[in-house]
Amino acid sequence: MGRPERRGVPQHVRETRDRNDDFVRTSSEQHKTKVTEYFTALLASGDVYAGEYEGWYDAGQEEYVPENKAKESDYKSPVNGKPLVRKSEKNYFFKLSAYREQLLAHFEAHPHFVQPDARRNEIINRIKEAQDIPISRTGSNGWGIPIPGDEEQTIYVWIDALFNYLTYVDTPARRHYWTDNGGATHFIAKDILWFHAAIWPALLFALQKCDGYDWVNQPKQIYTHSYWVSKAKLDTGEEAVIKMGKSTGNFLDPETLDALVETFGLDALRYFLSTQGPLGTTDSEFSEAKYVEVYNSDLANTFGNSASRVSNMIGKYFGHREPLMTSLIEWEPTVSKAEPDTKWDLVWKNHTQGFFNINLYQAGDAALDLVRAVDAYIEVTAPFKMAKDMTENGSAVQEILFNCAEALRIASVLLWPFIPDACEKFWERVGCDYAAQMKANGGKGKLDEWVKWGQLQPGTPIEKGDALFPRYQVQKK
RNA sequence: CGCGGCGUAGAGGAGCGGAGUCCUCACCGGGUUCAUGUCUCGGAGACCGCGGGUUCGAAUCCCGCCGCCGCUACCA
Repeated sequence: MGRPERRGVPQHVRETRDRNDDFVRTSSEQHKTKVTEYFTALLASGDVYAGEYEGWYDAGQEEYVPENKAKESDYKSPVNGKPLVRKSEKNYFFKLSAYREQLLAHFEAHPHFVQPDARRNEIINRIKEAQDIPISRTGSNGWGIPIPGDEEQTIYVWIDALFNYLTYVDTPARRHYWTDNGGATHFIAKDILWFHAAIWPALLFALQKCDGYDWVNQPKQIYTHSYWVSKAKLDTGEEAVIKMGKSTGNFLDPETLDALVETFGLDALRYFLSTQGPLGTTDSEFSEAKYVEVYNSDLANTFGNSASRVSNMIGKYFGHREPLMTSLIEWEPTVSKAEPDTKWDLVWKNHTQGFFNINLYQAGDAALDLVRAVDAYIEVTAPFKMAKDMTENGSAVQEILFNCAEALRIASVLLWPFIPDACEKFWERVGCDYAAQMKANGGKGKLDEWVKWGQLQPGTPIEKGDALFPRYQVQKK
């Protein structure tokens, strides 16, 4: 779902490179027309049927209270304390229970359908006991989409919202967006998992059976993330780390984001949000102290500094040209102290696996491991010492610095998704043009080619340039 | 109450049956000077939530307990 316009989005964040092709407004005619079509089909197939909903009704709030909440509050209104009444009314239901087997079979056949695994287990267990769900409401005061043939009842907003994934791609020209590449990937927050991982797939199965909808397939994956949390003052006066929200006052507002971008750059924001974010099942804390820490250690001290020291040496010893290679070096950077034999393979494995599993921290850290290996390599080989006698050691220094520059080039390819601005700046300095290559190739990069060893051209001018990520000095008190 | 998940150095993570657990950050001490107070080596710091069990061997498997979190369905 996208917003029709990016109001309230901070200036700098507007400059990110994320793009969208269209926005879905659930109030649009196209959406309404399509949802009405889907429901007409589902009514005909019997998967949506008229029934009777009975439950505990809170007259003051004009809403039903779920059984467990009713019990918790001793069958009184949680709001005004008046007793709840047993009430029933006409309602349309979706035959979710009929799809248990098919859903479970789908989960079985597609182990990565819902991720992470903890969420998958959660959903599988709930599906086993899934009941039919009421999907219509009354008294919506004219908004919402009416059940076809029964204007009194409107489709429950969440059900109608799920269909937004389909309503704008459901044209002959666009259907491939839904079906290509093994299906769509839904990237959602943990609170709406049930809707996306059980109800939505079941609705799709139901729709697929209907005439003219055999093109409808299941999403490829539903990935569930958690929340950003931060410190907030509770009503009780205590401080706690809780989910960000406007009402709790611990919201990360546009001004703060703008200020961060102003100070650290857009790459830093990208890097922080992607590698430190609440992917997986635990929430992540957003704090400025952590932001600075991550910026300094990963971007300034590691990638930025390493790029700087290598290009500086090349400048000093070889007049800013990539040293000529005298021999082909098979240098495999050492990645970890603990496993001195594990090298590039491990970096590559961790990087690709990280992206595959949506563990972006792992993917990014793998690239940094390569950078750390460059630093360690410089320490061991000490080209700055050898350079004191260039007539004796010139060719050895050449080899070493070539290796360093080449390893950094490869690291930059891996880091590109996280810090594109800095990487492109770096490529300009060392004479690469991957951004242009990608553009020429229809927006697709060639990762496995670009990471192959030995692509820097000897003799290429190397520019030192400004610090890619100037270290941020924390104010001392 | 039900279902599910989690609990590993000060913080965040990895390891999920076998070599003195490991990684990043923070902390302490040494080295280095090509580099952005950088890099590098060393150190301190964990009864791997608690108690049992299985095993030649458990952070890892099983049982119980404690603590935290998620879901439990009606307007996004």
